Amino acid sequence: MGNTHLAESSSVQSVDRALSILEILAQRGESGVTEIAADLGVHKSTASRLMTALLNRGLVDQVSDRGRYRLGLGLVRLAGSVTSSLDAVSGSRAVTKALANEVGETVNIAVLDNNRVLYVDQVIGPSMVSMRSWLGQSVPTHCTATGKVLTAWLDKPERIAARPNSWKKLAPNSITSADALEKELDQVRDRGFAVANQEMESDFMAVAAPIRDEHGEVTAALVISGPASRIKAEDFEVLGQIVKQSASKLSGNPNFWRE
Amino acid sequence: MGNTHLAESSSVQSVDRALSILEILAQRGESGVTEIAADLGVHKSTASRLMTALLNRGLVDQVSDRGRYRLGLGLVRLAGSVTSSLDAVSGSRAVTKALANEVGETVNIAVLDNNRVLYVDQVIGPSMVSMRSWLGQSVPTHCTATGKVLTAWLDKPERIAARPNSWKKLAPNSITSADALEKELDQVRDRGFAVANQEMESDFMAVAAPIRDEHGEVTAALVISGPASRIKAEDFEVLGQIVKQSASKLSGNPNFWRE
DNA sequence: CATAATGTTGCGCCATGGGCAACACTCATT
DNA sequence: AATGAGTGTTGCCCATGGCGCAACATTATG
Repeated sequence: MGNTHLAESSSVQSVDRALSILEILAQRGESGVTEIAADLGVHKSTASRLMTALLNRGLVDQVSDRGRYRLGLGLVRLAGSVTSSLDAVSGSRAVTKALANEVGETVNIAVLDNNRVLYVDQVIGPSMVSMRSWLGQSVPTHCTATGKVLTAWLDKPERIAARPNSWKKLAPNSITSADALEKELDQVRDRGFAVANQEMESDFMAVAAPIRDEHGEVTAALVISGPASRIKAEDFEVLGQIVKQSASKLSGNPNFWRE
Repeated sequence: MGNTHLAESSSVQSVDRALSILEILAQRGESGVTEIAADLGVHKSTASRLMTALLNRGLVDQVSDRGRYRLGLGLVRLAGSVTSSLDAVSGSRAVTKALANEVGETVNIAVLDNNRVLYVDQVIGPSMVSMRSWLGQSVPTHCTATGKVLTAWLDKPERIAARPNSWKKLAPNSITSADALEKELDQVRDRGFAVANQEMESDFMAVAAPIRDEHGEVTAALVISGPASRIKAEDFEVLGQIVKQSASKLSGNPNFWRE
């Protein structure tokens, strides 16, 4: 239930259902054909046949011969090709490594994915914190430095579309209203970088700056993050300038952008 | 050309074609509908419709409105769900971080994917080398420490199936024959860990040990790697024991496995 | 051992997805 | 500018391919 049964433009139904299966497996982690068929509103046999198609290509694995299914390694392989072709990531290693070395914290690159922030590349800093691998994880836009950077320069309607589904208070300093977020984004545009001071989870601090393409559009965000024990609020201004400078180097246009 | 047109068991053709598109895009990096249609041996319109199905789910992105396509962020999101559900990776962060800290080198977890080695999780060591992110990358089995670990304990037919497609000499010490590989694997089983001394690329050293499930089967490999300037051949024995011990902690059974 | 689950496979029928061709559009070339 | 060849997208109509049904094989559970 809760499925989006809107017939999105003109597409191929069986493919659409197969891709639905992937999303369902991503949510449940491991499922049988029957419950998936129920979710899709199709017969068991249909789900089974779609599943074998996915299985042949390695996008799903069957856990115990006859039995349940889970997402497969083929997806990891494909995802590797994605990030290597992302403009922001390609050729960014030298810069991100240098940044991680300079500030001694974890460095990530993130992009906007509808109204979520998706982490696509990561370098872990020398301090060896380190929080878990963020790759492929997505988080809301309103409580992260990356989210603010990625939305601040959007047009108003796009900004609204990028707002979170709920304004639940996730951490001590979470932003919990659209008005407060707009004010925050004003400040981000002013300063040219964004910060998050324990807004997604407590003890978690981050500073982010925009990566722009050759037209000046913000296409990705460069972010450093670490525990409150090492990143203090009074360091924000200094770190912001550092991150901003690194992000400029990654921008499509070699010239720095003035803001 | 060179397509595998074997009708793999009973699957759904349109889905199969759609997944073919993903693999084609992974190889070419960015393609138009026409050349993909030629590769699939179908009409442009068919390829276009399949593409929109993939587009609606975010598995591909169109680069410039009207125009070419590339793999999309949806794949990264899905791949994130894969690794987090992998037995070997879940709950491994504490161990891998400790290992990276102890040896000061990059730590990876890899699994066997047909006859290739696929890297699924990574922690970068404090020395900040660091080679590029290995995630989602796949390499042959015969010239890597991980490949040896992942194949050494397989049955003979499985070992043969896991052999590389070509025995091309990739680096100074590459193994270039099945016989030499079998002898090497004997040694791996003996020692309980594997090494690679500039076998894939020069200046690149690695030491790997097996991660086993509760039945004792090798399901993943834990590996440390770094440049020859820091990892010497005479360190192999010491590092091997360290990696072996960390890998034991990751194995499904809390008891250590005797070999 | 019986019962109730599961996932997989022939088999027809009808929907659906494929090919065709016309269209919209971008980019070179003259 | 105007032409041309290239692209990707969209109605249309027919038959192919995918769906539901039901029987089957297999495994869990009593």
